[in-house]
Amino acid sequence: MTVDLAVKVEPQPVGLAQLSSFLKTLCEENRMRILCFLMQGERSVCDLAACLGLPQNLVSHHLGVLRELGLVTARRDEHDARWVYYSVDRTALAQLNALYLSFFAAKRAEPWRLGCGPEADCCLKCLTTGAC
Amino acid sequence: MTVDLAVKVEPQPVGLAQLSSFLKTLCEENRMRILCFLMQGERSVCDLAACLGLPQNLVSHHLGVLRELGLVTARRDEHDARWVYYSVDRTALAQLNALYLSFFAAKRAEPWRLGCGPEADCCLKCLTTGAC
DNA sequence: ATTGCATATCAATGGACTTTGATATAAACT
DNA sequence: AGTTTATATCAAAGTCCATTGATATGCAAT
Repeated sequence: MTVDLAVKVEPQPVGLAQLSSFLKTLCEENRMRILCFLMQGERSVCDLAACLGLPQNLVSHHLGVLRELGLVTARRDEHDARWVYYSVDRTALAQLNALYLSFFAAKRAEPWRLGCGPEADCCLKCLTTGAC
Repeated sequence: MTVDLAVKVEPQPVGLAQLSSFLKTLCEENRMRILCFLMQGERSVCDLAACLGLPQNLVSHHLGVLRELGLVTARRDEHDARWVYYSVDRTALAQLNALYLSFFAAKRAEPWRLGCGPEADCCLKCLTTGAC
């Protein structure tokens, strides 16, 4: 009797750390609100701060986090160099979504069989001792 | 000259808190690894702990977090009531993905115009003072 | 020159959460 | 009955991160 070890091998480890970093950034509510605004168009820091009711330095901080992950880009005003306009990088966003779906797309969860325990064909003891 | 206030209204506030909670749960690497296993089939706690190289109580904790959000469900073994099998709730997963895409689908980021600043047709001062 | 504005940075605080170790519970085995 | 096994819970420790306040920089306006 051969034991199927495939189910014991960790699935989808590639890109896991990267996706985790992205989700850690996306899950923050203020960053989500910022992103929702930026999806509609370019916005300056102080404008976002005013719209969101947040202090300027906090918005600047969150924008820095978003920019570090490449999700947003910054552009300086041509006529008044004090203003910086942020916008979403749509290519990065599309790549992020592809990575997200490669992990969490519902179709990945296919009909399964039990991989361990008394009800299963093979259990932990099978694999460690070779018994069963 | 009429001022378009639409861009000043916060977009997509509905479901934001819920999606934030989901993403806060998903972004944890060990929970991601657990979910990847559960996408392949039902798994017991100790089996997951062995496969992931994590202490049993830690896996139990993460499974509890995932269950609180309705992302996984638990089932007790019929013949040996000590074993509990966890699996992903595919309906909940599909709903989560729909919510995710309603926020972050790249197509939501359409070509934009500048909403504020010296380069824009209207700026913060326009809206506060009515000037410009 | 001086004042005001937009943005970024820094240190400190506070809270939330992961991890660990110990323990509890409940069931199966000998 | 006593021992092992599977799971859950609890408290403590440590870590990470959002938030705040103060400050620095650089530019524009008067």
